[in-house]
Amino acid sequence: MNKNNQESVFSLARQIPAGRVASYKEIAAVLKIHPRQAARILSKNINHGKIPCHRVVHADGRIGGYNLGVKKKILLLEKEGVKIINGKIAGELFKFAG
DNA sequence: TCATTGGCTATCA
DNA sequence: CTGATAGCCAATG
Repeated sequence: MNKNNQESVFSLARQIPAGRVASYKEIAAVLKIHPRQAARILSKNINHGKIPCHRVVHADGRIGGYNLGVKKKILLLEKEGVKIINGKIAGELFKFAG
């Protein structure tokens, strides 16, 4: 029931622990929606302090985009402890319910 | 392996 | 319909 995909996306995003990153595709897969929708929802709803949107990246491990700027995103991730090499996430991505 | 291109997808102006 | 966007995938060179 995708009555409120937005809430679901935020809910999942909040499940991402610090020092980890999830991919849009993962969120999209869990909610049975398309990656575009997940990305769009996150981009359209900047809930800083509540939703760690900066912990969501591409399925390939690339950073992707950020409403405040990709640079900010990278800085935040590195601050959290995420290793970024050549603009890509070093290591595996976080997974939901699994 | 990497970069580019084209197609797919959903939403909005 | 066209163009744009916080994406993804397959094919090509």
